[in-house]
Amino acid sequence: MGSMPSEKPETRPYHHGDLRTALLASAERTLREKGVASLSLRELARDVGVSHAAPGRHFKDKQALLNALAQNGFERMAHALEAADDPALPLQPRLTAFARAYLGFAINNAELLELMYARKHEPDASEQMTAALDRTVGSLERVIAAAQQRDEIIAGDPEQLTLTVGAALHGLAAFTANGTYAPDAALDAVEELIHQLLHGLKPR
Amino acid sequence: MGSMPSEKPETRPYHHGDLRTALLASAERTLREKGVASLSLRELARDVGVSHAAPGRHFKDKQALLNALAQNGFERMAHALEAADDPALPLQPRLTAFARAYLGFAINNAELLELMYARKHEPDASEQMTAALDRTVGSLERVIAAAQQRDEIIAGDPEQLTLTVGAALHGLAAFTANGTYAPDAALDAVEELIHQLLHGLKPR
DNA sequence: TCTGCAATGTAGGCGACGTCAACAATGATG
DNA sequence: CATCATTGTTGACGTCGCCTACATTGCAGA
Repeated sequence: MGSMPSEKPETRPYHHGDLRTALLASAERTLREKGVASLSLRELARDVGVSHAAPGRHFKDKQALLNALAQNGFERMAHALEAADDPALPLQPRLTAFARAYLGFAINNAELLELMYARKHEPDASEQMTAALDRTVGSLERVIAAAQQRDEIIAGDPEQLTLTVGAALHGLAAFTANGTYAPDAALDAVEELIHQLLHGLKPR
Repeated sequence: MGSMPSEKPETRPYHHGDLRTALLASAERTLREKGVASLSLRELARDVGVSHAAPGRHFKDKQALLNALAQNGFERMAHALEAADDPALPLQPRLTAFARAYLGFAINNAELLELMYARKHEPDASEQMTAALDRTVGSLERVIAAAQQRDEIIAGDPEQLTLTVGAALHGLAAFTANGTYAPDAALDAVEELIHQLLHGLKPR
């Protein structure tokens, strides 16, 4: 970096530069620390150092900002799940790793997850949102389908199988995110849960 | 309509009579119809026909009213689950009936369910709340324990088994409540889900 | 290079909200 | 019948989301 002429950090330029990104970052921080209930556009503007109406230039209304947060969350989650999936593994460890990744995301982003699954965007659904969602369930469906081809899992509608596994995972994540279950306890329970899903609860 | 002596619907007595109950009833109606986001104490007061500060006499703040709604919801849910459980049935139909009852409640009370599981009451947790919650998971745990005694289910920590089944049920309910899954589709999938839970996903 | 326009930020105001304090009506208890 | 806790009313305060009018800036075409 050469010699920046006249670097006065206090004298903000009239234009922020990347206000939209700054708002999203600050919003996610507040979301994590104080919850969605105490997240106001005006306070956000204060935190970032702009006027109370500035956010309106980048987000039509508050819901639009929340949608952007959710969207962002879905993308990060999809990425985390894909990164955690190792197609070389046999079914059980592969599923366990997948489950741990999902649960880990849920634990580290409890408030965000709530936002992601809030059915607020019925009107337009923002297509990008559902696309990102499909991408995550697609990840799981791929694991299931691969296992079916290897005869590691019973035949049948892959969608129904995905639903069963997905519901169990999401349920555990929800219990953890809402405080019913402690994070460590949930992580401890994952392996056993997967085992029970695969082998069933009835005696053989 | 007969001759009610001096029925002036406009002349309300100064005291409402049972404002607390009326507020809760109106609140639940609004909750169901317009969602928790558009539920304000002032509008509630207007609907019931009292001044904007009157609700404050019965609920310390808005959260207290929401807690009361959630509490009420838990009690109704616990009752519904207990009513739907027939201990005489063998495991599979018994679990299926239980699952249908839970799913039915979730479908008919989607917004309320969200309130019930919102981790907002961390401070005091209102003990009654957790008591009602314990009652519902107790219902399921009883089904599991009974099945174990009849050798219809594998041995092992009943709590872990309850977690697996409970997570699957709650996950499905959550998918339905937040619009990911259509109610009818979910109800159709219940039987198969229970079957897969009991028999496992691995080929035998 | 200059100019004009779209993008971006500011200032102020509107109505609604939750909450509080001060006051008024009521009805139960002695 | 008097007293007083309960319950409802009124008015106010600060915050919020959102809107409009205006200010500043950067960029594109002359």
